[in-house]
Amino acid sequence: MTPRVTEEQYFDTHEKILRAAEVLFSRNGYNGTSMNDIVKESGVSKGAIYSHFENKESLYLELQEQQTAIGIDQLKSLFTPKDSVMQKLEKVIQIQFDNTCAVPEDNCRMEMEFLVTASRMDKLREKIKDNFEVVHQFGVDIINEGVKKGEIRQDIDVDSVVSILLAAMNGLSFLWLATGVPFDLEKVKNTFLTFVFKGIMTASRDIDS
Amino acid sequence: MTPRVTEEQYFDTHEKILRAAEVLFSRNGYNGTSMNDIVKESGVSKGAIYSHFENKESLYLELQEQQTAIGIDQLKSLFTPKDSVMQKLEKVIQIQFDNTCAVPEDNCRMEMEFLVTASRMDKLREKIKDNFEVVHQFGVDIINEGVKKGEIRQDIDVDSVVSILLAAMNGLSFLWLATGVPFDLEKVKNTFLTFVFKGIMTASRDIDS
Amino acid sequence: MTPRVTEEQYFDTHEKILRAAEVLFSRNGYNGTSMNDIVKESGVSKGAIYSHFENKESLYLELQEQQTAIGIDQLKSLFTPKDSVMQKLEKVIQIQFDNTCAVPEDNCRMEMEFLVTASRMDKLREKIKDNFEVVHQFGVDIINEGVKKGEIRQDIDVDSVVSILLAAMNGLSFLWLATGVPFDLEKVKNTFLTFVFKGIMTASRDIDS
Amino acid sequence: MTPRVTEEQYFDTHEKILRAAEVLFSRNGYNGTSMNDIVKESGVSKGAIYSHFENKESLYLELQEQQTAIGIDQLKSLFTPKDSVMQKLEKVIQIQFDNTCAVPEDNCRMEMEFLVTASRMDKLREKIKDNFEVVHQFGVDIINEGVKKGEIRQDIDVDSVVSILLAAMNGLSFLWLATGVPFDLEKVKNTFLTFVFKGIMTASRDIDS
DNA sequence: GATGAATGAGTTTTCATTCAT
DNA sequence: TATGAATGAAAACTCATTCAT
Repeated sequence: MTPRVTEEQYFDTHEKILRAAEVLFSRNGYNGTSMNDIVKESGVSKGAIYSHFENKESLYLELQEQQTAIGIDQLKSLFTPKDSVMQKLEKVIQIQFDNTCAVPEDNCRMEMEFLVTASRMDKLREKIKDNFEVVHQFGVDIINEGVKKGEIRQDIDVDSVVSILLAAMNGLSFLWLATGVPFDLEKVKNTFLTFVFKGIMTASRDIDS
Repeated sequence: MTPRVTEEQYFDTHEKILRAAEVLFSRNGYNGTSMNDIVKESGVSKGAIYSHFENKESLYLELQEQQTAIGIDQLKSLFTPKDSVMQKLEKVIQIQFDNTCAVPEDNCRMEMEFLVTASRMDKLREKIKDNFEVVHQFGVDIINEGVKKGEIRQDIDVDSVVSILLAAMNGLSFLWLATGVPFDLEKVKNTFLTFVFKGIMTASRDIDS
Repeated sequence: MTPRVTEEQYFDTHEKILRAAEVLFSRNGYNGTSMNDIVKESGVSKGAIYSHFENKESLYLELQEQQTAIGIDQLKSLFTPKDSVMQKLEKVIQIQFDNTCAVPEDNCRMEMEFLVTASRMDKLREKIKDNFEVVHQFGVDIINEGVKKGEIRQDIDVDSVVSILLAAMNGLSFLWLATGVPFDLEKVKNTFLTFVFKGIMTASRDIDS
Repeated sequence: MTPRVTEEQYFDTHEKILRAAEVLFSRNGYNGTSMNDIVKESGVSKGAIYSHFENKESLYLELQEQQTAIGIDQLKSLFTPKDSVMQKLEKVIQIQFDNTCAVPEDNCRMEMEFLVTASRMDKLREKIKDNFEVVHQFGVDIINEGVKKGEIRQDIDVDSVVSILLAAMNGLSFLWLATGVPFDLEKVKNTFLTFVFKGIMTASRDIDS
């Protein structure tokens, strides 16, 4: 009964709002972005925004869900069946660096903004926690596979390893955001891989031989 | 003419304000803390606060400077002349874990809050950057010493190593804050040391022998 | 051309809207009821509502007219030719108590809501005034009949008597609504009748003897 | 420490707000009065209003408390020890008519506004109920005194009598407000007295003879 | 200098009404 | 004619900052 056109329009407006919100929230943060700003940026009226989203927080949360879904999809389609554990780790690290740091002006800001805001917004923290658990488990599976295949040492605590890897990668984006100081991506990534695969102490020098 | 007491009083009031601000900013963040909140928590009148601090931002920045100074002092008094590079690294990591994670409810919140806010406050970002450079250099000196002494591999980029170490440690606090999920501190610290000293791949198994 | 069904449909929709409006206005008042509420409660689309009624106020006024008409009809069919003045008065009072107080949760709310709103809505006040004049005249006729027949004392101002009777009956509903305190209907009605019959009826002179 | 002047100023502002609120609420009702209206009418800034009153409802409730207190005081100082029950009743009725009807434009509007709003505001209804109970008891005491002294018939339910009297008096104001039709105050009051004295007074039995 | 009342621009949110489809 | 998405003025409320006392 309702014509197709209307549905499409509805979706368009919905997306317009989300895209404007994304730009503004990632640039100015949750508190630094007013609904009026979103009205201006999106070109959608205030009333329309409030008929699409219950309130500012809901809008923010839906945006986060959208981004999270994209991130999870990306992870899931990352590996080919032939990948070794080493290759998998490398790919994950590679994509993390690509995603959140390669064009830092835009990319990691939004993700960091969500993490940052999570500490002050209960519902968001819950979502972030859930997402984090998925990602964590994803990491754990890789590491466990590595342990089983003998590629990774058995004397480490797998959970901690994954936590540290995630922390390091997120921490890099975070520090970049906090200090405004970019790092040499290529160098850091390589060093990061060295860390993971060899540690940094010379005692392990003979590995490569 | 001006009695000593008055100076002391001035200092006392100044401190009262800063302590109240610390409690509130770390608990509720910069935006979540109003000047009225600080008036109530400190017991100091609004006028007095504004004669001690130009505005909310100044107060926030001074608090950050104070905390930074304490952190730097701590770092500087951390080593004894006999410490090996390994020991130094261990101490730095230990104190980082102690400080920001041991009693996470209170401790790392303030530091994280500053980092988080830095991305939206130019003056703060500048200070955070400066502080970060000091800390970074502190790390670089240690690593360089290790490289010079042959304790650390020479084929790594020292800046990147330090960045990664700092990122990992800050990232852990950050993720704890964002997800609300605490990690097993002791396990993570040990795994972290393993990472640093050995990497996680089995090929380095023979190190210990 | 226009089939009967369409007319019926039109009437059905019209009624659906009015019934939903009745429920909501009596429960939440004019200001406390939004057009969206009526859309939800009636299941009729917003556009349809606005094609049936010019605006919210019109809808409200039409509802009031409907209710008023019902009330007047009720009054007009209340008496049989044989009723004495005393019986007429008793019937009027009885029906007033039945109507507006017997199931107060539902009944008098709508009537009170109209009265209450009348003081802020010129068009409504005009209607209420007209209706009130009809009802008032209805009362005056009864009292005059009683005066003529010698059943009612002649030294009273008939208009005032009617005003007071109406005020008392409406006032009871009104106070019930305002305080939330119900009164013992049966007792109050009997006392009310005592008031009326022993207060203004000439016969009262020797009732008790 | 805080100078007297400041306290006085505080009180002045407080009163200014309440007086402006009184004018506006009684003229336009709770919903018809915006905080901006009060800002304009009082000449007090919005911030100041919100530092004197938690929110719009609080302001409204405090105004009602103030008015109620005045009303109760008036009642309490109304009688002299020599007053007979008849005189007391007359005085109460007189003051009610004076107060709420004599200058109806201003006077009863506020009281009616409170009653009307009570049905939609829980906290107000509670206060209105409490006040009403005090007034009701005041009436009951007078009637009981009359019953004891033999001035008032013993076969009536005292609570109901008081309810009806209060309902009638409030109902008159209410209908005046709802219809905009004023009644002849002097006539209505006299008729009302006739009602009361010849209706419920035992002496009425032979008054007319 | 200290006090805290006052300021007012700015925030989120609501809702009667319109109009393209 | 029906639909419901869109509009935007207006509402309640906040809060950093100022300034008379």
